[in-house]
Amino acid sequence: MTLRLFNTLSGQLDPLTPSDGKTLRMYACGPTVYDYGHIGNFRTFLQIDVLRRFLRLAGMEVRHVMNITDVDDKIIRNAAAAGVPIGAYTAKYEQAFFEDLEALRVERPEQIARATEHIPRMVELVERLAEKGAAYRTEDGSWYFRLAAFPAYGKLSKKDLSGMEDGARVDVDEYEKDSARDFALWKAAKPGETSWETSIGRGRPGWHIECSAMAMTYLGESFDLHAGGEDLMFPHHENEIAQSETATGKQFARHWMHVRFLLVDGRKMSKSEGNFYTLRDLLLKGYKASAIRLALISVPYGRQLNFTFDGLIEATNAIERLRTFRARLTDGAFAAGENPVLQAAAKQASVDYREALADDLNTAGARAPVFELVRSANTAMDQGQLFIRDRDAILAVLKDFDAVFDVIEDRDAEPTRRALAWAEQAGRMGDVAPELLARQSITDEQVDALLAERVQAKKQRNFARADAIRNELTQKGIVIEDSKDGVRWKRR
RNA sequence: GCACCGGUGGCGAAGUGGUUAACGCGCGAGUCUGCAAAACUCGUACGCGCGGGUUCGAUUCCCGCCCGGUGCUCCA
Repeated sequence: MTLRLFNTLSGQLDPLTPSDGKTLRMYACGPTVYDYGHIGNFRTFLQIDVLRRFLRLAGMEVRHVMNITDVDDKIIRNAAAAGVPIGAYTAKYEQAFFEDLEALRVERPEQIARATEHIPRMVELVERLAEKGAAYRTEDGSWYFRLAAFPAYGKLSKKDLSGMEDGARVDVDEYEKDSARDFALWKAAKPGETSWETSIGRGRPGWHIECSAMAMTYLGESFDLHAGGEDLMFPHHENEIAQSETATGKQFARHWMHVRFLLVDGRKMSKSEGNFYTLRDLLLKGYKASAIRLALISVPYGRQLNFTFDGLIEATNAIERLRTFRARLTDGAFAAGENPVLQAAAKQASVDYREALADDLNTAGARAPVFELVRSANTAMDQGQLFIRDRDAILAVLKDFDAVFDVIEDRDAEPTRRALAWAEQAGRMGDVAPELLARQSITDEQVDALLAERVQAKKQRNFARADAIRNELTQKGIVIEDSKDGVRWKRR
């Protein structure tokens, strides 16, 4: 099954295929580690995770490289303010970033590339450009890319630079550039700033050269796919193309994928708007990591997603339906045999699910056949018309669903526990929702003990006591389900 | 100003030139239950932003308009 993925470069749906026929080589722009990640960041990484998981479900191998920008203006500024070396400053946020990815079940790329560990490769690339006359050094020792050297500039973002004036806005530090649009490849060291002594002088890399150099290091001069947030299309990706293709004379990435922005309550998320949320903020408010994951991936990557708390609740409830359903299948006792109607339904769901994803990663469309199967299987179970082979066929569909969505298997306790531990240590306990604390106040063993007592009470038809226990548990976020197969409970 | 994306039920959202416009959440009624929960059944858009056009026929194609968002500067 081939994925047809919108290609920003061609402006149409193109099949995404590995040029070597085997392993898809992809590069995705990672974070700048100067703060905790917010949910907008994570929507992008989550959607790229959907991509790589689907490719592997479809039988493709993936070699995915992600950079970590661990040197830039903000980092230098913040580290200086905190009075620590940039390495110490970024290590904390890099670790937090990976913890957050883990909480959201985002798979680790095959290769992580830190900018500070690839300085020589960046310097080489600048030298290569200089040899071709596409890079020049200014008086202060910085290096710039000469836009005039790359006539195709603008082909990705479809910008016609000829109509654009060299703006009035000229950075005071950049007055020496040949043209206002020429961009920095290498920034000369300023006193006291972190810098590297290299053959092109003392300084530090520009942001764009970083990605070009690292992508080529791990994937070669030409590779299959480059992905990132839509905001990176211009100028970052455009600049990457210009410098890379000028240096090598080859096409840089064949396919470009851009994840659309996330809005919060219909507005772009920003600290000044007061609608800015990190993953940790949401976990402390009591939302589950799985719900956040599902909410952020259920709207296909090519569309803006309007994030709301109602959406998070919707996702929570949808996941509950799936989890309850699967528990019914795994806990129940079924007779041998099969129901041809369900066999056909499972097969159809599996096909429809994959086809939706293969169509430009239509996650919203892919959910539908799975939920349809849930309903028909629930109906069959109610009627005693679901058999062992049906159960197995349906569980296989759920497994495929989780291979990409990864929300049915309940792994929510750990991220919440870790967020609470972090809040404690970071002095953020005041941000923890009271309901979350109430939920944490009872252990699994205590729940089991109370439920055992309730079963006894019910047997003696002491419903007052039974209901009192249920109420007490409800207060602590425990939901009870009495079924023919026994009592099931879960945490809200 | 220029460019791009979108406007489908109470909310999110899929989709199609032509039978009953997916799916999820919510809500209402019922079945089941000691009562719940879960599950199931039924109901919940006389309609797919507005106005034209093309067509035997448009929510789906074309044009215009309105509204929302984003990009054009650091930003996932």
